[in-house]
Amino acid sequence: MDYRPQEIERKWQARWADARAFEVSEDASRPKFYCLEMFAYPSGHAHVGHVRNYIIGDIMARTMRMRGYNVLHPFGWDAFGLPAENAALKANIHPETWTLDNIAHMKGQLQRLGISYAWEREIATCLPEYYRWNQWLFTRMFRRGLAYRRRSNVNWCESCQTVLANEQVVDGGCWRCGTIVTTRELEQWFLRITAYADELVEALGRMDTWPEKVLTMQRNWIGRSEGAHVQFPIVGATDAIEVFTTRIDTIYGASFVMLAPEHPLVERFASESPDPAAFRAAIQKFRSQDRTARVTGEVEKEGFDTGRVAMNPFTNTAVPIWVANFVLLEYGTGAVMAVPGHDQRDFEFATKYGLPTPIVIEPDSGPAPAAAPFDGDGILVNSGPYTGMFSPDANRRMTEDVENRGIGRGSVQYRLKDWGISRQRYWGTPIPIVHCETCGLVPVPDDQLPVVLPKVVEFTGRGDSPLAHVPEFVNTVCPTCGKPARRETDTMDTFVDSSWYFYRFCDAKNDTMPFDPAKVAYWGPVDFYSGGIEHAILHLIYSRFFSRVFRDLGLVTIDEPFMRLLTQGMVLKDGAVMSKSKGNVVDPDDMTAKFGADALRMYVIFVAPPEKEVEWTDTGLEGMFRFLGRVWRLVDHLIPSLPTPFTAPESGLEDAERAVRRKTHTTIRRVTHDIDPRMHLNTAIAALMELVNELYAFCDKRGIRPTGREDQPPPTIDRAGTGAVLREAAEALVLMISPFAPHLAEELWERLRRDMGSGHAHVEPGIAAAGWPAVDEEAARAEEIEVPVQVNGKLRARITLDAEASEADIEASALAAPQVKPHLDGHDVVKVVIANRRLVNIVVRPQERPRASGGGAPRATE
RNA sequence: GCCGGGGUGGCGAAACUGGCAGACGCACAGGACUUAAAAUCCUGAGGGCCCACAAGGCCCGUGUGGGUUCGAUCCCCACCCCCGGCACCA
Repeated sequence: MDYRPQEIERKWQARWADARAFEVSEDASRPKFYCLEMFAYPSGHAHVGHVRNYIIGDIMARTMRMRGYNVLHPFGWDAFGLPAENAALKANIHPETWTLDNIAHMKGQLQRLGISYAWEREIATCLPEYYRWNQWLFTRMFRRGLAYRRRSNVNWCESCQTVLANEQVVDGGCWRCGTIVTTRELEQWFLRITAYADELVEALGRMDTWPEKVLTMQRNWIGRSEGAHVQFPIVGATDAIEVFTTRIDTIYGASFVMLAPEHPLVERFASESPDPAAFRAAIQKFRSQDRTARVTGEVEKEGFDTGRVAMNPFTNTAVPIWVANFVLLEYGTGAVMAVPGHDQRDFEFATKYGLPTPIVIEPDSGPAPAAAPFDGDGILVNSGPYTGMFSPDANRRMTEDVENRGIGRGSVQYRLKDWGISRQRYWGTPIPIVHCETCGLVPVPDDQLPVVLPKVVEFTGRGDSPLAHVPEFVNTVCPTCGKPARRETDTMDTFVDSSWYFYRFCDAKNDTMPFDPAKVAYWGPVDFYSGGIEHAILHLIYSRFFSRVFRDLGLVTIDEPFMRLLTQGMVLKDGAVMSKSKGNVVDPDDMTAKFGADALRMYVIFVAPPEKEVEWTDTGLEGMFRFLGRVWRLVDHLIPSLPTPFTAPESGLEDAERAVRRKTHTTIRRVTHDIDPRMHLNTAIAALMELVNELYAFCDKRGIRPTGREDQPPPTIDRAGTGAVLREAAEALVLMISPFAPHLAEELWERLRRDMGSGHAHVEPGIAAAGWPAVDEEAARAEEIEVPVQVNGKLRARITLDAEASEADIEASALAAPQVKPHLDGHDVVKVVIANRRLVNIVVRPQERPRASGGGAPRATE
């Protein structure tokens, strides 16, 4: 019959479902492989950009299953979040209904693509069975001081009416809607990720199976910098200003000190000043400047002289104390020693206000031009006893000296801030805290978890939490003292949900713990994780943090949750990322209806390496459909003519037949290696195409025409050897293509095996049990080698030799090749390089005048 | 500015450890089959030049310029451009 993907795909999807083919349990007798794609936000419809990721993961999962691994390949839904609430607001649908409907639709889409998920482990984070464990974990973090509440300036998105974590602010805008982020001061819950900052950045150095790009992004985000805290005593007071600097070697050039406008000393200086009102008015200007603008440097550098002075502890001279709008309270100590001679910002500031600019570092090349500050490492000048030292050495020595003098210490600062998780929204995990007037903040005890979201809520779109307007939810009693108390009404950032779901998959139905540590010990860590680069910081740093929290709670024994990470490239249409608003989405169901899921799967993989972006083209998909038709016709049409079963003939194969075997086995080697470890899925498909092309060419030469037409008889194969090598090739092809095109492969496999006689009438569960084909090294070995011959690096000939030819044979043939000779005339052969028997390069130079040449050419091989 | 990744035919790409640049596919062109078309199968193709044609041959070619090497898409130096991250972070 013709290749009719829709029929085949329906058939096999039903069969896999009936057989529960992809369910797994722990099995100590087999190596495990945990294959995971980032779970999905149930936005409604998956487009081909989304599903490319699932296809990549499925190819890995199916391959590893065939290679004998016990493969965990689960899927679930990141089901809390704002769009559900917006839908409720707009269309008057309850967020839960909206979410569960979307999940049902998207699950169908994935099943129609034949993704081999262990659906019995499916999770949805919006269900109490899941989010109660967020709450369970939160109470433990609270008791350990890893979850805390404080009043702080937070990022606020006016459009989403909620707080954003620092990680969720992209280019000053909301990561979701792009609205410019403003600041608000609110009581907020934070998770103390900074407690793990050092560990999180340090481990990056060992994560060589992660893309360099992601490691860099995380390093930049954590922003570790080493330096020192140094105290500058305040003149006329008993205390000191503590500054943080990474360049203590420049301290002899510190000609003034700058404070953040919010620094506590500023208010004190104001009250101690002759005209406090004027002082405060001047400072107020800086404080009222938009914070985001201040942080991104969009506002002009400005300062205010407090009139006070401090002592530079190295020069022992008095330096003025200024307030500067670009100094940030949150970073370091909120106070900076200004070194205008060796820092661009300080230089601009000093120039503007006429402050002195001493030079204390010179580049190796001598004094630098004064037009711009020299901010590199160099030799110290005008620096007392440190004069003549090199910057890094001076840094070390001066840090030791401030420690010995008791006026400072070496210190490490991070850009990373604690993670604000409070959200004033309904559709999220309620924070399990009770506010009691007597007992303070009381975590909800385990036996009262989960704190369930009330179903009936009014959605106003206002900035306060909808939960605050549900008295039945808010009013409770204190778990400790029993007096009336109020529940916390903030919900958690949904990134909490996604920070540990990969552990939940190991034991998805557990109702006494987040997971059984023994099960996570078996499955963990995730061996292969793939998802979008947009999560390089957010999700992937939070998960690394949570994993360490679980470790410190004694629930897991590993630090890093994800071994190998693949950041898959997005699918573009008309040069833009697919999105509903742009109207350029391609629905996988539409493509499947036309060309089948298998063609879609193979096309999105073949078009580029997995980590690269791809541009969607309809013609490319059609091309892949043609290829699958070619595979179908070749195998299906040959089946009746193939001997059963295949036995490798001891002898009697003709050259062309041996060549087919060689191609079959070199292809197995290539495809195997391309999938894992190389992860070059596109070239694996290319190798399969080459095999198919060669099989067609072989058949063509033998007069075997696999037309696939039912009105024509199957071809006659008159040589046993021909039939045997074709069967072997067909079986290997079908097995190797099965991770990519599983439906087609299962169908062809069943047909190949149905005619195998008794005992093979109906093989279950098909391909998975067949295993991955093995390379027969003997069959793969080349009988002849073709060696390119270069003269002075230019290709001049190809010579064909017996595979066993010695290097001497190769050299002799190369020198004798007719296309090479003309290039040797009038030249002396300087040497002959034979590179690993794969290439010859004859190095020649023009002959010196007459000089009779004696003896052979010198020869060098390597 | 700092950090990371890239730049290869008309297009998507390949080249694994420094060894035949352009595998595989898309688009295109030609042929076979067909009354015809579609489908299918086969063939061709980096650019330029020599040659009546073909066979064959020569030169150029992986962003630019240099270097190392018998040999460089790959390593080194400088530069240009694109993408991504961080950035008044002291």
